[in-house]
Amino acid sequence: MSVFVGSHEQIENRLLAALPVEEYERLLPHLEHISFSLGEVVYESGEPLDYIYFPGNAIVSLLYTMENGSSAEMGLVGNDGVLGIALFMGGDTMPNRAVVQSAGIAIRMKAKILREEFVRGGKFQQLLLRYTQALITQISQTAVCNRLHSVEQQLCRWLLLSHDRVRADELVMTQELIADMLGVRREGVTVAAGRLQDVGAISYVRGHIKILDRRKLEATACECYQVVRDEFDRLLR
Amino acid sequence: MSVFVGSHEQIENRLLAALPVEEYERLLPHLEHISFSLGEVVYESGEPLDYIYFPGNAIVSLLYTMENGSSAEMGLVGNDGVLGIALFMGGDTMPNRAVVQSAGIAIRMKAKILREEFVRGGKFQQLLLRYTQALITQISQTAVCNRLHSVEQQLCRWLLLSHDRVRADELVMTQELIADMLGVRREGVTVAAGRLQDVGAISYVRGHIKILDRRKLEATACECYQVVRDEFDRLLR
DNA sequence: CGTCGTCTGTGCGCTAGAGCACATATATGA
DNA sequence: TCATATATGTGCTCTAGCGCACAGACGACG
Repeated sequence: MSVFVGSHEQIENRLLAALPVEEYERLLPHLEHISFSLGEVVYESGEPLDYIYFPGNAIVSLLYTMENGSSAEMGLVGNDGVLGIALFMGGDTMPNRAVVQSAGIAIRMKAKILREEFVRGGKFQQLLLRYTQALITQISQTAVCNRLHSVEQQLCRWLLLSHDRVRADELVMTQELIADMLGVRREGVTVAAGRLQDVGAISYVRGHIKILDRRKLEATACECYQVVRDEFDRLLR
Repeated sequence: MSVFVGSHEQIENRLLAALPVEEYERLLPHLEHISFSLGEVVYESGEPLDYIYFPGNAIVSLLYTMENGSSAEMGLVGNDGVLGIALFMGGDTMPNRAVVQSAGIAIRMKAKILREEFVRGGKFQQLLLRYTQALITQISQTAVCNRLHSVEQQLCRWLLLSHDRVRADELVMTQELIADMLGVRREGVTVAAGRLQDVGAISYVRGHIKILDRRKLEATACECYQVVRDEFDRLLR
């Protein structure tokens, strides 16, 4: 993780962007641009955080890893969210890991400053709580989706959620890693991705996935994607 | 749903019980004892709530129902929780249903009063937010469990979570309903429950399940149960 | 330009659980 | 006490996905 100095990036976080000027200006001196690299672990299960992170074009996966090493994703955080909700929810830590799934930039803020601003109870607090509610919907839908839908449907949901959060049609991501996220075998991802490639929805080579036709993905995905998306739109405008 | 008058039940909600006297006394005039009957729908998906509910010995399931009618549970709310987090999280509604899974009493409070008290930012706010974080862990664990564990393991987890929240060794619950909660076939529950009965962990007849040996259930359950339990203990003392 | 490590493709056999079809038991109430 | 609805038991077939094994295929780097 490297620290940027100056240069007010175009790429911004939508929660911060939604703040009224007054609140934003108060926070500004405490905001710090950093960059996340692929595979970087932002926090480990049970590990307290010194900072809260507002992703720009970076995407971070919330993963739970079982005792036997198998893992599954519970949620995805991008530029419409924030990493480290435990800091304002009061628990300080979470029993999961956060792993950078797509490299990019983020903005961070000291935990202490965050808490001070949170208790003021302004728009900032409101946005953070609303985002948390949207995240709950995302996690719930993941639970339901894991139970009821096929790997191919889930792959589509996952690609769409990622595509929404990164400002590009290419995702840098091996099938092996996707399998870890979805909690399935790598071979399962290979065949599902193969089918999506056959119908021209995506194309991929060695860790580079191109989204060719979003509508085809949406057609193949289960309703879970749309539910999550609608809820984010509703809660965060 | 019927409204009680007077009679300060022994059976109480642990969040309310954890309030400092001063805050509790301020809320007291606004608390109303009610009773939930089995199968009652506390709220529908997308339906705004007039009240927030603090279950006593009642247990309420948070369910998501798909377009095709199949459903799955995302979480379980009992005397250590509260129903209607959307009211203070700011979203007003949730895209899921809440169904009474075990009849019993609860305490309710008008949404308006809740919001007024929440913005004061005292212990009440802290408790609600910490509970919400614990609920997030429960939902996350459900997601992971749905992906990685067998029906039998999940049945054990579910029985243990329910047993923790009801003050009795008997649960009134048909296998059909459990199947809906877990998002599996009824027959799957029948065989899993049959095995648990064979080893003497439980016994059941037509919708009445007796927990005979918790330790056997814990031994058969996956780690998910303990993770959720530990997190509730940690966050809510 | 060859070697090696990292991705991806494919083909097994195996199992958990779905879907379906009934058989049986137990309550409830006319 | 009998009829009926509700709950549970059991036995199929079918399929998605697992685990494993190995065969390309590409790319980075000497």
